[in-house]
Parts: sequence; structure tokens; C-alpha cells
Amino acid sequence: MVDVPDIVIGRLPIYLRELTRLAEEENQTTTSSHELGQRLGISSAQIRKDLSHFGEFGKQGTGYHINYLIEQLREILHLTQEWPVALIGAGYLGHALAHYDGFKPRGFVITCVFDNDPRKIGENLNGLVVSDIHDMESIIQEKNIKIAILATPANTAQEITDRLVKAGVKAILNYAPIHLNVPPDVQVSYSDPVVQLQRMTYYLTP
Amino acid sequence: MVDVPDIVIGRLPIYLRELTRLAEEENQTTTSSHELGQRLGISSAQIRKDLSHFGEFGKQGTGYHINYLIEQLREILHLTQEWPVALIGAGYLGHALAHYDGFKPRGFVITCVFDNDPRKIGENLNGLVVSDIHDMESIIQEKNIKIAILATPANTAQEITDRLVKAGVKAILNYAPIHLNVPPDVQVSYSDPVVQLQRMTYYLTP
DNA sequence: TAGATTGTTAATCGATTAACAATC
DNA sequence: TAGATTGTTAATCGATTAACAATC
Repeated sequence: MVDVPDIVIGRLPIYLRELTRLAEEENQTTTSSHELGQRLGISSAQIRKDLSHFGEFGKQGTGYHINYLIEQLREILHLTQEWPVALIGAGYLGHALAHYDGFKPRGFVITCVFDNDPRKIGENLNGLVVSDIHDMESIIQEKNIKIAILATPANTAQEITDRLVKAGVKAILNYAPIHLNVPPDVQVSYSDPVVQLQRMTYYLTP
Repeated sequence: MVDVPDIVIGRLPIYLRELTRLAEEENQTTTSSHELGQRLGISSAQIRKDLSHFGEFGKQGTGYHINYLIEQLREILHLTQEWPVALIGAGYLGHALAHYDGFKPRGFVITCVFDNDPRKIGENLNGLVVSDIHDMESIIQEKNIKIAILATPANTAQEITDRLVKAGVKAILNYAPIHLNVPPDVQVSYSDPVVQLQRMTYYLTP
């Protein structure tokens, strides 16, 4: 359990999402690796192999009890606590993230928002007041925040990242279209819509 | 060149992005697989191997001419044309995407926006008028649009996807937190911030 | 019991890396 | 020339899959 491949970890939230859907939308109480795989376009063998890294969660003949497997996945992914998140950038994207109601039910709460634009500082974003980015480090440390969402332009992203790391942040979801350099103990996840679109156009006939 | 692994294709836009950065921000005209890899946290061997699927773009001793490699990557990824994109959903996220100025310089133009909310239909979004989603298929076909960005709630995403596919869309960037079922000739790329955050919390100590 | 499905093993498949001849 | 760096090969490393005994 010490050395589970990251590619396996990356699939667990997808399993968790689909299991929640099966429970809430389809009102099912059990499922099988075959059914889950069918719905996600993943082989049943891969799902069983992935889960086997962490224990035995199913029963031969009947499959998996959905609520139990959801609970196990939430523990594995450290989602039994709610994670406070700092949002950096109060532009259009920052607004969208601040208003997104999908964070809370899945384990995350945006707790503070920062911007460097005096016209945005003080603004109310879905109940959160935008703070001056100068206060970022002190507020992050005070609230013991370990996760940040970066929604700033590319040209300030690395500088802000360095400050986040110094302030103790260990995971960054980066929406700026730029690679970030961080120490090995800091996680970075990237979301650049253009990179995603460009990957798909390769397969399209111009 | 017929059968390049998708994981290789996925790195090409990253190379392209960093090369553009090297040219525009650092004013460099040449680079090496070593330098590029250093900046991206990728081995130089992997970069050379990836590029070798498509041809020989460098020179021994001197490396790669940046502008030339950029042009080659743009051709490989089919970015020599500008791709019109349909945006589905005019909520906060739709607003953010409609105002994002990073699409045009990298090959994409949001050409139409759709929503089903009568209060949003007719609204002006950064120069685009929000259309009734009932007109989605006809407008997409008329404009010969092959790429859509899905920024709707999860509960309508599959239904809209089916309609997009019928209208001829071949690539979907999906922001709804749900797996989409599509025919094999349709590309889907996913962007669910919570999935990305949950992958990172695995590595965090609660 | 009969049917279904797990967890696991071994085989297969695919991706990454190290090394180096070629050559600018 | 000497130094640097490519493109490519072969070896290594890692991930996926097929198959099946175990068992609910």
C-alpha cells in the first residue's frame, strides 16, 4: 500500500464519482467491477486490480456494496475531512470557481480568495470577501490551508506558486497555462483548456 | 506516423506551449531537448523519442530551431487553421470561457454560445449573443463546427452530448462532472476540478 | 446447487530510459 | 578540431489484460 502507482490513484476519484452517481441517481445499493467498468469505459480487470492495492472490498458472486466502497475510497483519498482551499485570482474564472456548488459535497471548501487588483479587493464573491494578495501568506498559514487553486494569468503564476509553497501549501490546481516548478513534496495538477483542445484536434481532419 | 500513442500526442501541446514561451518571453531562437525537458520536468530522451514519431526536426550539436519546431507541431496538431468552437452553457463557467483571451492566439475561437435559460438567451457574452439551445444543432451544422465545450450541469450533459454528436461534433471538452458515452470516432476530454483535487489529497497528510 | 463475481497470477503489451554512433 | 546534441536502438521498467481458482 506504500507504493501505489499514481495512475491508479488518478482513477479512484472517477470510481468514487460514478459510485456516488449509481447510489444517488440510479438508487442502486450494489454494483460489480463489470458494471462500473461498462459505465466508465474501463475494463473490469483494471478496476479490480486498482482496488486490490488497498484491500478486499467486494464479495464473490455479488460484487461491491456501493456505500461501503464509497466510504473506503473516501478514506483512501483522505476525504473524510473537509479540505479548506485558497483561491488565487478573482477574475471571471475565480468567480466561476467561487460560485461552483460542486466542491462542498465532495470534500472541499473555498475559504479565502485573493487578488492584486484594488478594484476587486473587498468585493463579495458568493459570500467570500476578496482579500489583498499581500495578505495571502499570513491568511493561508493562519487557516492552515494546504490546497490552493491558481486562477491568475500565466505571468504571475510561478511567482505566486513560490509564495504559496513558502506558506506551506502542498497541492496546487493550476489553471494558468504554464508549467510550474515546485519542490517534490508539492503536488501540481494542470487544467489548460487549450492543451486539452489541441490534443483532440490531432485526431480531427482539418 | 499512423499509430502514435495518445500519451505522446498529449505531450505535444505542452511542448508547443513551452516553446512559444521560450520564443516570446525568453527571446530564444533555439533550444535543446535537454533544456526543454529541464523546464518541463520531462527527460530529454522522452522529448526526442516523442518528436521522432513525426520526423527529424533538430540538428546534432545545436538542437532545435524554436520557430521551426513550433510550426511543425502546429501542423501535426492541425492548428494551422483556426477551429470554431461551440460553447454550451452560459453560467459562471460559460462566462469565464467566453471571456478567456487565451483561445484565439492558440488556434480556437468560440463562435456560438447556447443556454436553455430564457433569462440568459439573448444576453451578450463578450460580443457573443447567447442562443436558445433549441437552435444548437442547426447552428452547429450551419457553421460546420466540430468542437464543443460543455459547461452545463451534470444532469443534462449526456443528453446534450448525444445531440452534439448527432449534429456532427467530433471533440468535446467536458466540464460537467460526469463520464460521457460517445461513439469511438468522437474525442472527449475531461475537466473536473474535484477529481483533480481528490487525486492530490491522496498524497496529503490529513 | 448453479451462477456470478471476486482477488490474484502470469502473460502480454506498451512506455520510458540509458547509451551511443552519427554529425553539426 | 572539440564539444554538443540529435535520432535510434536495446534494455528496462511499468501497466494492462486474460484467465481461473476460490467462494459467496
